[in-house]
Amino acid sequence: MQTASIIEHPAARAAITGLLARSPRAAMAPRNCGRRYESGEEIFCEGDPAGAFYRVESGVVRTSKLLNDGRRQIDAFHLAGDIFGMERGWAHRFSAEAVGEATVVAIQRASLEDMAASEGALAQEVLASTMRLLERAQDHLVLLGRKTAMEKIATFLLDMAERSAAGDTVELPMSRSDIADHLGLTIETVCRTLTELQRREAIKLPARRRVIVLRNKALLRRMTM
Amino acid sequence: MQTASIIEHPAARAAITGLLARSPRAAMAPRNCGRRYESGEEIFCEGDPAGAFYRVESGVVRTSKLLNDGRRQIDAFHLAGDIFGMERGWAHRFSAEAVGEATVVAIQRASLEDMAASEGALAQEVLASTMRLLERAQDHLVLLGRKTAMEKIATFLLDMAERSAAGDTVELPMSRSDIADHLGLTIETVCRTLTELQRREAIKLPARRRVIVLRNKALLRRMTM
DNA sequence: CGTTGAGTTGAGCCGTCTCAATCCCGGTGG
DNA sequence: CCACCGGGATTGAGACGGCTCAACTCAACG
Repeated sequence: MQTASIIEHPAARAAITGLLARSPRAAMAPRNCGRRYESGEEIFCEGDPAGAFYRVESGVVRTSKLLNDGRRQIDAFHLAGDIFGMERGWAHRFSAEAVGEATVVAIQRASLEDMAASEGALAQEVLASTMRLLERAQDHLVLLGRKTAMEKIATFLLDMAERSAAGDTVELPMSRSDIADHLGLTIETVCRTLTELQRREAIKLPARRRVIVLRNKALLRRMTM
Repeated sequence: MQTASIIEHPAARAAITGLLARSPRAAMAPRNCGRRYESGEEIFCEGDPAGAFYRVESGVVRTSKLLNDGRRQIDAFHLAGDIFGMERGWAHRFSAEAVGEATVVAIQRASLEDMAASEGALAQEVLASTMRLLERAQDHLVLLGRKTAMEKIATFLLDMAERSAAGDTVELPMSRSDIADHLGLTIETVCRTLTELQRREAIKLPARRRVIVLRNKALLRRMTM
């Protein structure tokens, strides 16, 4: 979590304010008014005009893309503090929905040019968070292209544990179906693999279905490749 | 190819010059002196200090990551004009090698902060090309996570045709093994799928093994999903 | 409690992988 | 110009990981 987020950084705050003041849409974007989204509610949809980007205040957001026949790939889960929905062009290339209840602030965007040309601090933050998204996407490419179901699940669990940093008890806010579509698997394979991990005593699956206890992180880590 | 590359853009040139002038390493980075790499030669390696990023002048470069047991995922192929090797941290997270002979210019990097804080034009170009990499990575996530071998190959062929823009004859500079490691398949599956596409008269595989003729782009497009 | 939909488990199938044999382009030397 | 090689490319046969379809369980909620 060495994440310096755009909004938190004091210099960036000033920069954003400056940027917004210059933007014609500035009036529409009062700061600090995070909108609350219901579970499953759409934040934006593939193809929507990308007039803003977003920051997760609380809860989790998924960005995903649908193939014509309904196959879905979840690009990423965004946790509190994460930025998502930035675009090079003027349309969103993915859809975004709340996973469980979530609060999200919209940041009206000027053009990329304005962003980059504005105060260094903002440009730096935007660039850094774009690069972080890229890093995550690249790691995920390796997972999707070359890892087995077991390796995918192990990687995912450790990653979630690290990001939500709640000790060894991971609260998974998303459904099995979300996990499957993120890891390029089916629901059934996700279940079976979790069960198998429990059998191997790497994790524990309590009755509460969205909670997983990591029992043997070292073992899990060896499984991620 | 609506690619405005860092180096070509006149304003960016000035900005880079400015940036480099400020950088202690500036002397080491005479502009326009692209180094030539042999086929397969390593440009940088996973873990190397990331003191520079790169632009492909001619030829093709692959960036890839290796798992302990030898499984490989090729993140992307970079064609003439493409930028690669930019990092948020100070180490390269992937390896880069020339695919066939390639010429590459190194651009000594200052810190991200300097980059972003410098002339708007550079910041804008760096941000834009990072976002283009991100877009490509995201599209590739969908391919790796949810597409069949046939859909992967069809997508790949159309993408290469579009990027190298040589009409219907695609010169593939990379080996079957490279293609396989890019698409999350094996060499054999790549071969079989190409053969099947030829049987369906979507493509033609001439005797020259690194050339593929696209015979029915509409059909291919329908196959990409 | 009764209902409901997510989650789990089972059985069989299929797409892709593995292992192995063969092909043939592209280069070399005669 | 031709014969010969080496290594990438292709093809085949069988194995297997993950998928599909279907039944069942059970936590959550009214």
